[in-house]
Amino acid sequence: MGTTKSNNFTAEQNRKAELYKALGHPARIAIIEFLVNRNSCVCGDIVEELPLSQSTISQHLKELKAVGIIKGEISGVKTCYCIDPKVWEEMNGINTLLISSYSCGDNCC
Amino acid sequence: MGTTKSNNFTAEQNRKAELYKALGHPARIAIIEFLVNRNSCVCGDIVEELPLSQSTISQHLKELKAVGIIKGEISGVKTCYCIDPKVWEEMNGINTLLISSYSCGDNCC
DNA sequence: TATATTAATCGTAATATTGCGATATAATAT
DNA sequence: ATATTATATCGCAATATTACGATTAATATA
Repeated sequence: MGTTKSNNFTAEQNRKAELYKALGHPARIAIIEFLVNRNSCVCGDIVEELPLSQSTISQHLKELKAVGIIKGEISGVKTCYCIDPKVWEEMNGINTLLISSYSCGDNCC
Repeated sequence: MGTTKSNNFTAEQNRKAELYKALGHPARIAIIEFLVNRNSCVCGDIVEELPLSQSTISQHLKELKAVGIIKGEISGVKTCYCIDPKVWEEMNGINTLLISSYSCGDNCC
C-alpha cells in the first residue's frame, strides 16, 4: 500500500486533492507566497530565500509545475517561474465551491 | 530524510501547509463534501459511501480532526462528525489572503 | 448476561515524499 | 575552446502516508 486509490473517486475529487496536496508543504507555500509578492516572474533566487538546497527547491518547483499552479519559462541561463492565472482561477473556483460557500449553522455537533 | 523541515518556516506557513495537506487526498475531499452536503452532523455512514475500509476511513477522519477541520462527538455507539466553523473560517481567511486576493497581471511569464 | 454494532487502534506491507550531494545539461562569458 | 553560471536530474537514505485485516473498547439490545 501507500498508494492512493484514486480510481475510486471522481476526477473532480482527485483534481481538488492534487491541487491542495501541492500546497501542502511549507516550502511550496513559501514559494507561492514569494511569487505572489513579486507579482511577476521570478528566477531561481527563490533558492536564496528558502532554507533548502537547490535540488530540493527544484523538486518542489517541479511539483507545483506538474499540477499547473506555476509555469516556468527558460530565458537564457535562468528560469522564470510565475503563477499560472488559469489554474489560479481554478483554485479560486474550488475554494469558493467547497469552502466559502458553506457555512455550517447551529445544527453542527 | 522524508521529514519536512518545518523549523525553517514560519508558524503561519506551516499552518497553511498542514491545512492544505489535510485536504490533499481524494478520500478526505470526499468526506468533507459529504459533511458539507448534509449541512449537519453525520455518523459513520461515511464508511458506506466511500470505497475504503472502515479502518482507513477512521484514519482519514482522525487526520482531519487533528488539524481541526472537523469535530467528532460520540453519541452512544455512533460518532458524529461535522465541520468546525472556526477552522472553516480560518481556511477561508487563508484562501482569501493567499489566493483570491492575487491576480497576476500581464507581466506574468 | 450474552451478543451485536460501531468506531478506534494496532500491526504490517507497500509505496510516496522529503532532502541532499553529486552529476548532467545548457546557455552565456572569457 | 573553456570556464562559469543556473537549473534540472539522478541516486540514495530516512521518514511519512496509505491501506487493510485483526483486535479492542464501548455501548446497545436480545
